[in-house]
Amino acid sequence: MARGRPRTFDRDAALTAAVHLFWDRGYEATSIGELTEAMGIRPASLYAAFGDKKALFREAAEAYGRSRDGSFVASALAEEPTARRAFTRILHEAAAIYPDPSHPPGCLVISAATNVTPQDAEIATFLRDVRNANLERFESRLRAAQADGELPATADPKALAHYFAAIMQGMSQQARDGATHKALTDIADQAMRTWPQ
Amino acid sequence: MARGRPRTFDRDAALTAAVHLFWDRGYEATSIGELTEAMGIRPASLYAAFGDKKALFREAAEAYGRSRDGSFVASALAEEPTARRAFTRILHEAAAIYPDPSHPPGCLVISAATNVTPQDAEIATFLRDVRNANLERFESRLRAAQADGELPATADPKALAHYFAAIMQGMSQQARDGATHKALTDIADQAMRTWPQ
DNA sequence: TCCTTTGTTGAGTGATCGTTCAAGAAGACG
DNA sequence: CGTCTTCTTGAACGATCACTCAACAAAGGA
Repeated sequence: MARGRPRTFDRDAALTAAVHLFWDRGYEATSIGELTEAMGIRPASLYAAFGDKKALFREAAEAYGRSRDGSFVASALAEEPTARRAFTRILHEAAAIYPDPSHPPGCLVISAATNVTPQDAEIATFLRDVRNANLERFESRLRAAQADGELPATADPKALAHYFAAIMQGMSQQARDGATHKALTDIADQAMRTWPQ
Repeated sequence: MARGRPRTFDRDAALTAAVHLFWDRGYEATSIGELTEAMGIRPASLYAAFGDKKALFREAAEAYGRSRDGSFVASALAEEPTARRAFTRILHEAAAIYPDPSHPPGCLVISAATNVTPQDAEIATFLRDVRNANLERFESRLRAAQADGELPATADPKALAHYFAAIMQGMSQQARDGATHKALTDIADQAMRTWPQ
C-alpha cells in the first residue's frame, strides 16, 4: 500500500493554515498565492492534494467545525442539562472565543463568505446552509425544553432561536470590529436577561 | 458657467444603481464591468464622473446613508422623546427595511466590506468607522437617558449600546440569509424585553 | 466661425486571478 | 534492476481585474 512518491508536507498542518487564512479574509479575498505561501507548498501540490479552491474551502470549513473554536455550540447543546444553561454557556464561550487573539476574530461560518461573486454563489450557499442548520438545532433544543416544561407554553421556540442566532452573529461581527472579551460578555449577559420565566 | 460637453447620463441615477450593486454584493465582489452595465455608461465615463472604484464606493455609502433605508436610525434617535421608544422604533424599522424585496437585503454599512483583500483594507476600515460611530451614538443616547432618569443608575450604557448594535448586525445577516419580516420582528420584540426598568 | 473645455467611445494597458502541464524526483512492486 | 505510481517543481495558460489613452463629439465664449 501507499504507492508512489510520498507527500512531503503535513496535509493537516497545511489545511490548518488554510483555515486561518479563510477565517481571516473570507473565501474570495484569499488567493491561491497566499494559500500556497501560508501552506508552504506550490500550486500544483495544492491542487493534487485538495482538488480546487472551492473543495479546499469546504474541507477547511469542515476542519473548522471539528475544532474547539467551531464545535463549542454543539458541545454545549449536547452536554448541558437545561436549555437555559446551554445557551448561557454558548454565549459566554462565544464571548471568549470570538475575540481570542490566538486566531482570527469572529466565526468562520458567519463571516467567510458574505461578499461573493455570482460564480462563487455555491460557497455562500454552503455556509448559509450551515447557519440555517444551526438555527434549526437551536429551535429543536428550545422545543424540547418547552416539552420538558423548562420553557413556558407561551414561549416561541422559533423566535428565540432566531434571537440567539442574531446575538451570535452580532457578537462575531463586533469581535471583527475590535470588541473586547468584556464587551462581548456584556452582550451575552444582556441577551440572557430575556430568558422566559 | 457649465462649459464643455454636458454629461449624457443622470449622475444621481447612476450612483443609485451603484449603491444597489455594492449593497447586494459588497465592494470587491462588484466589478467595474457590472457597475458600468448597471449604470448604463462606459468605464471612462465612470472614472471621469466618480474618480476610481474606491471613491465611487465611498460616495455610494454616503448616498445610502442619506436615503431612508440608511438614515432611519439617526431619524429615530433624533425624533423619539425617550430612549426606549427610539430603540423600539429602530429595531422594528430594521425588521421592516432589512428584508424588503424592493432593495438588497440587510444593511450596506454592515455587510458590504466584510471580506476584503489587504489592498482594499481602507474600505473595510471606512465602514468599520461608520459602525463604531453608530455605536457611540447609541451609547451617548443611552447615557443621556440615564442622566434624565429614564434608565436606572445600575444600567450600563456602553454594554446596552453594544447589545443593540449586535442585534441590528444579527438582523441584517439573517435578512441576507432569507429571514422574513415576521422573524426579524420577533427578534426585535425579544430584544426589547431586556430593557432595564 | 473658431477655440476651449469637458464627456463619450472603443480599444487596450499591465497585473493578478484560478488553474494546468511537462518534466523530474521519490517511493513501492515485479 | 527496471517499472509503475504518485508527488513536486517551474513555467505557463486564458480570463478577468481596475484602469487609461487617443480620437471624436457637444456644448459655451470670443
